[in-house]
Amino acid sequence: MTEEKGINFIEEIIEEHLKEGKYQQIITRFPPEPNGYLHIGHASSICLNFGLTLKYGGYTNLRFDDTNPVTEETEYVESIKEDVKWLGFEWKNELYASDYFDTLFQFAMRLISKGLAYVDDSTSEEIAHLKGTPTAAGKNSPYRDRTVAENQDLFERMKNGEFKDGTKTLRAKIDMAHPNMLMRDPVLYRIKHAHHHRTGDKWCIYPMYDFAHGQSDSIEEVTHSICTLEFVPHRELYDWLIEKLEIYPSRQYEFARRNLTYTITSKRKLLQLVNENHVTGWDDPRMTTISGMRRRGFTPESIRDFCTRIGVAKRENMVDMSLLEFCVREHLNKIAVRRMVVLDPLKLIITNYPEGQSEEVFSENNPEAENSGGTRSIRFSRELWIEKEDFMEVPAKKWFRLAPGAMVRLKSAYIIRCDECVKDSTGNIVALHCSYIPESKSGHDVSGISTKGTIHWVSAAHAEKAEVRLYDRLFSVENPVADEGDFLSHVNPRSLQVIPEAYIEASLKDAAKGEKFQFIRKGYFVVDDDATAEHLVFNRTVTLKDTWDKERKK
RNA sequence: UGGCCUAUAGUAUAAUGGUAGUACAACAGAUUUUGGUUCUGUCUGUCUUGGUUCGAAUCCAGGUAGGCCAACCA
Repeated sequence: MTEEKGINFIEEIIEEHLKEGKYQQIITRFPPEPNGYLHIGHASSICLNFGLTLKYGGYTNLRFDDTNPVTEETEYVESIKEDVKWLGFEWKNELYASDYFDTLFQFAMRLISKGLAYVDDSTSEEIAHLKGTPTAAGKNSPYRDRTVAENQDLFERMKNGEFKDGTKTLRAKIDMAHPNMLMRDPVLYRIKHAHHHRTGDKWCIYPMYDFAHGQSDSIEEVTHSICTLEFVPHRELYDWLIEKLEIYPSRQYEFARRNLTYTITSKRKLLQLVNENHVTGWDDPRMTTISGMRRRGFTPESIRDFCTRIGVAKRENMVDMSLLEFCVREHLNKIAVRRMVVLDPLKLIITNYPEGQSEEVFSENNPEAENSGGTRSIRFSRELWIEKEDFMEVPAKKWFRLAPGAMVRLKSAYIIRCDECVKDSTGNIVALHCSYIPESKSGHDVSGISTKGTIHWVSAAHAEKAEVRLYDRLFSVENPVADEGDFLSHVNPRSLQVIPEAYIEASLKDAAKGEKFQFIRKGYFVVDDDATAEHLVFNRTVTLKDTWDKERKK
């Protein structure tokens, strides 16, 4: 057996760097902008950045890229910290680009004194116009040749708040004919008389991404600054600024962002879903935000496993949602205890079982766990609830659940035979009359009968009730943003089905928020945050694989 | 009439000049007191054309296809 190395291209680069002694330790950072909640795409980046320093030695900083005060809020900072922690990672330092505003201002002054930056009085429209297009060179701004002294004075006065928003910018002086648009005298600083979530009203000029991100990396001596592919063109500017500033040479590496079928990973669009009430909030269980997935019942282990499995590369991709679901099921199968819950009830009366009598049966908590996770006691009696869908008056091919004359095992209890289905005046089936085989009790079965089907049930007299929320994918098409049309038109109208009163077995009564279960034959469920002592609420995390469903559709 | 990035089964990802492999999905079967789990098997792939080489998914060139770049967003 040869152990597959299977390292990705970034690990390859790092191993090379380590081998040649370029770095003693690896320093990465996870740099979210606090203007929204983290989603599955960020999870990928978090696992990559933190995973790398865990694997190769070193550390990872959590750095908020908070250079745009108008969109950023403390609420987002808090949620981001919670989500990273929940995913299972620890950052070395909690940092903010805004911590560096003084240094960044000095950096800008350094560039000005080197004649490599200038204050421009052009409007944004004029700047855009003079920028040219990807296929046509730009033209120099009329303010491009101001003297160093003049630029220093003007920039100082920008900082002092002497000018209105949008009236002046600081620009790098590079090359207006550069084939890379980002090198055509990029804006470094803009005026915004806005309140910042951390620096308050201290500043009225704020650095742009390109003059903050790489510099922050450098200040922190980040060795490998990992970002997504759309920043590839920025790398030239990233390197130019570091070189001209003569500061620590952090290096940027880009990988392709992960796309997942049936979801969107655009903060703007996620915000729209929230603001327009298509979902109940950022943590709506249908959202593929980290907080949404947490509330849905996904585990950090399963998300990390997913991120490992999808890997890291540089090509456009669309990862199958079924892989995420597989990872979730695989973990939950191991840890979730089994319980019986009837979602769509049909009364089943065992006519040969004495009225008013009940007895105790035992059921394993988790067949996957050691010693089956122990057993629990369940009350069995004459009247039960079963799922409507477990009975067919006219059985389909290969049907081995209940049908007139058919026998099934009641999970952990007795084998029963269906004798009669009772209908109301309009022909709806309202109950099933069955008889049980007394010597077939689970664990003491001497009946000699074997059944193909086993169904779950809850004793009517002993059942508790709970609200159950069945979630399905939020979008009904694989790629909701594929066409130019409104992605909202692809929202799945049946992404949430609420069952106000499902019958749950009594042992579920004390389930705590966040506790995870497998409802036998129905799927994995978690107690929702909305639950109270009086009113239990379960979210369906994911269904079980259903090979009968496939058979049925044939 | 620009620059940059990318191209391996349906999807994602390995193979780093030497037997194209893994996972998910799909399909078939075995086991099963969950039509779950587990196990076994099957199916499908190097974008294209040249070149270098004993040998190319890998290196080179052309083509094709997809993506990114013209916010005082990140």
